[in-house]
Amino acid sequence: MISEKLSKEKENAIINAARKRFAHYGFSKVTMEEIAGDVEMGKASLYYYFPTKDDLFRAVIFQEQNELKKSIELILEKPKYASEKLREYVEQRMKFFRILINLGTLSVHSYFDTKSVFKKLFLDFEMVELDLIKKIIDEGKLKNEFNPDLPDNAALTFLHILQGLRCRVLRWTKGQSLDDETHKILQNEMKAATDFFIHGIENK
Amino acid sequence: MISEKLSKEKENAIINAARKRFAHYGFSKVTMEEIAGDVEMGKASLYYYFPTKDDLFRAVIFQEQNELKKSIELILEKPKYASEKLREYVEQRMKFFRILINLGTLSVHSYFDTKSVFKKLFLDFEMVELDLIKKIIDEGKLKNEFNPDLPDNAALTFLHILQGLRCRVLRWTKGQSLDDETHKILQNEMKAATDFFIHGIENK
DNA sequence: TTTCGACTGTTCAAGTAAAACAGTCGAAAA
DNA sequence: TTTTCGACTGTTTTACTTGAACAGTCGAAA
Repeated sequence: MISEKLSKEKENAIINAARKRFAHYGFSKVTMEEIAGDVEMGKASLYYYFPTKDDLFRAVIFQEQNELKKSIELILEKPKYASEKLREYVEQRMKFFRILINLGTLSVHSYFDTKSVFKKLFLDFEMVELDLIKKIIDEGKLKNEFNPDLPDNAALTFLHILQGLRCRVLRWTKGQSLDDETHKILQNEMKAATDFFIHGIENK
Repeated sequence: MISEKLSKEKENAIINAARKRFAHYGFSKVTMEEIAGDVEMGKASLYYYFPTKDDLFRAVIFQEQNELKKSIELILEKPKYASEKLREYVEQRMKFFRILINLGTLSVHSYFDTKSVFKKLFLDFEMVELDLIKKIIDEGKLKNEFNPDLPDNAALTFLHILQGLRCRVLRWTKGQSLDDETHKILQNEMKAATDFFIHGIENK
């Protein structure tokens, strides 16, 4: 209780060490002993802060997700066209998911299938993303910039298109991290899809 | 030489037997002996018609692809709105790929990764599909129905969106065939995406 | 409150042996 | 000449075993 701040700091140090390792080697290839070594602790001490390896991993993902959320909320506050905001959102999202891919979480052959524990984390975040997209579209409607036929469906469909494009590209990678070239291709595809989507909901 | 017709007939019988087996159990779980048994032949006889198991599988896929191509070309000839043709194309394409998924070819955990032999087959067919979509869009342009900003990019982006949506849904299935409910969901998503795309390229 | 050495039960990876398989060949039937 | 197939071979897959590595526990100590 005395050193609540210090405790939080150590927790963060562990999360950061874990993120670096996970990002490089993936969940299964990292041991708790290695992470403990990085923060100069005994392995058992890690279990004082995180009851399981899964929990530590979840904390890493959660941190990353929150950072994306914050960066998008920042975009929302800017005085820009809604269409411009949508484009910036897509860009931010790509950067973020590149990290997640390196975290070995989104790869096709990843833990996703077996460890459904992590599924919930991503499903929850999908709701957060959906909300952010809806806000951008609603703003566009208010400004008479957008006029979608099906406002409710628009956000969901758009999110699924983005998810799909990423998924499709990941199929080609052999479970390893995305190389620069593939990332560029994906970037262009997402931009093109965003353009078509914006054209589709624009007020005419 | 005398019985060329009979020979073709037997070849087809083999392909049909193979398709049934592959569709049910997937490429790796089917043996040449089983297929031979279905057409009441010895295993060695199969090798008279198809030099390898891969070749037989390719023949099955090729037949399916050709059937889709024909059915889409039929749509193209009808006197309908280009937008309607695009919607029908998406529908036909879904039916077709459901068969391919059952063939165990498109599943995430499929032979796709290891056997790059099959990759070419699908890459080639992507070109065929691209061509068909381009034809529909061009027709729409001629009729002043469509007016896309980037005509060349439109077809490719649209195809990739469709591929992506399918890929995204397949991620949830455990490598098994798509159940009816999931298929319905995918169908609705594709329809929604098609609507947005059509709106995006419509002449305003 | 926080740390950790020493421990446990489980999971995973490397190795192995046997079975199943794709593909061959030469002889025989049509 | 065209088509069939039994008997064969070398390779791949699978089922099983074993030792090591691992996640997670606990009680003592700082």
